[in-house]
Amino acid sequence: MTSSLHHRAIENLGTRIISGELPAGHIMLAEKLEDELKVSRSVIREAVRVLQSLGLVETTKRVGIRVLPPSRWNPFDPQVIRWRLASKARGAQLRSLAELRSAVEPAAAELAAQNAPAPLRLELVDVAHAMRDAGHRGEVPRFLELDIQFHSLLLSGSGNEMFANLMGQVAETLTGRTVHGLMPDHPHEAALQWHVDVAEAIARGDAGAAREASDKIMRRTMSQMSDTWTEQPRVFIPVHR
Amino acid sequence: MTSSLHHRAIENLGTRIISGELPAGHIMLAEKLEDELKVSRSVIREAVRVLQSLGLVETTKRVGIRVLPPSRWNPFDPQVIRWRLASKARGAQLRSLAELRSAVEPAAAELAAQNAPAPLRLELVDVAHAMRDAGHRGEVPRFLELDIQFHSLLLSGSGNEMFANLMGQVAETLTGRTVHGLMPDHPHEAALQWHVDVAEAIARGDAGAAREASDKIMRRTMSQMSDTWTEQPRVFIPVHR
DNA sequence: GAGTTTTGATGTCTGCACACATCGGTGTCA
DNA sequence: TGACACCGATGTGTGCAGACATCAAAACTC
Repeated sequence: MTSSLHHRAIENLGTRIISGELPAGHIMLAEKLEDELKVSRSVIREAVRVLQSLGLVETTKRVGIRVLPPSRWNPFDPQVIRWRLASKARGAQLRSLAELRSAVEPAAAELAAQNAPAPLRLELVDVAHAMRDAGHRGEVPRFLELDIQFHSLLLSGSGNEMFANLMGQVAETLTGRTVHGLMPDHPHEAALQWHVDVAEAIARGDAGAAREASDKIMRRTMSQMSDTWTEQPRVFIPVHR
Repeated sequence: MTSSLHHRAIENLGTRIISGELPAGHIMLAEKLEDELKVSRSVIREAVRVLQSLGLVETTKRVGIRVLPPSRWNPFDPQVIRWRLASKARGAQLRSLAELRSAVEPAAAELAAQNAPAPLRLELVDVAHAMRDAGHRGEVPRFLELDIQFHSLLLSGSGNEMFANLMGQVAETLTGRTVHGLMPDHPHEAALQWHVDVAEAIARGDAGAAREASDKIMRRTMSQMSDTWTEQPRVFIPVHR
């Protein structure tokens, strides 16, 4: 039911708010939205409720539906992330995700070395080896697939559901990286070995080594991507008091 | 507007789903919910839409409203976190948050040292010094307040909106820690100094030192709390989707 | 077993009554 | 005359009730 009227209304408004077409402070009236989107009140109302729970709008009696500033948006919501990735803020969103990833993955590796179930450890080693092979052969699509699987397994193996939940966003950054031609046909040899190091350290339960190898991967990834988004402005969310 | 019928319905159902009272696979009918909560269909429908966007339920024609398993919940949503903190899974939720925090804060410190605006750096130093004073004097409530402010400023100063968004959850873990008597009257002397070290490193733009000092704080916090949740079962979210 | 019909739940639409924040007019007082 | 508090009018979201549309599971037919 991904194209119900209600869903399309959410998509329409969410996209327009996050793109900046509907700026913070802009006020919409439910009735106007009805004829603009050619749907009934109930559809609009349900859509507005969802956008409200995402922090994109707030409703006030006698005023209308007010668009909220980006600082109020829930930056972890998958829909918000998707809309930002489709907007001019795509670069900033990718940077945020990459920073989050580079903070989380070494911690996930450490936890996975302590907690991951045995079958997952074995699969991780297999995937790391397959990655190295695919990398040597220059099989780019196959490598991307394995790369996503590797990092998904790693996050899943941490046993932290918040880390695991980042799988989807990580996949997005990895595919985004290859789509934008930031990946050479033959991945860096050392990086391939670091993936194997992470997997083997987890397999033998060496948390320190797992973290260290993962950290190397992340630092290399960050330095590789950093020059593509240096011009992105940073937003500092005020600390409420 | 926090006690609209629609909001209360969300709260009621969200709490019951996350507490496990309404288990995964349980099927609810909109009509039944109307009688049960004594509200009209539109209220139920709007509430269900929001719960749907949080991944708590899905609707299927001819079947009803199905409760989804925890692996489908959005673990980063503030409401979901709040409901989990109020459930039997409180311990597991606190551990997840602490792990996330200990991964993110050192990275945030590193970024803050590179990007934070000057006034924020100064404020951070002030707060760190005030924290040390309050700690020495054994002013527990004052210390907690400053502690929350310190870590909020740190996350905000990173210039990463996802990091900044964790301020609220961090405050929750810190207050939870003191409420549960896990904080001594006089905080560890070294920990107090590490906070000052983080602030001063950020103030002078020394990213490496900022990360290192922050990492020390996080490692000590984790080792301090780890024995309180060793019995919490870990959940491994399958990578397939 | 494959194809068809029935059924029952959500999806969508509409008209109405109500709650309540804002605005503007009115009256009071200095 | 001007400043201020009050209060009612107005407009908008909120909640309700009922109808019909849609569509997929389930029952039925062959």
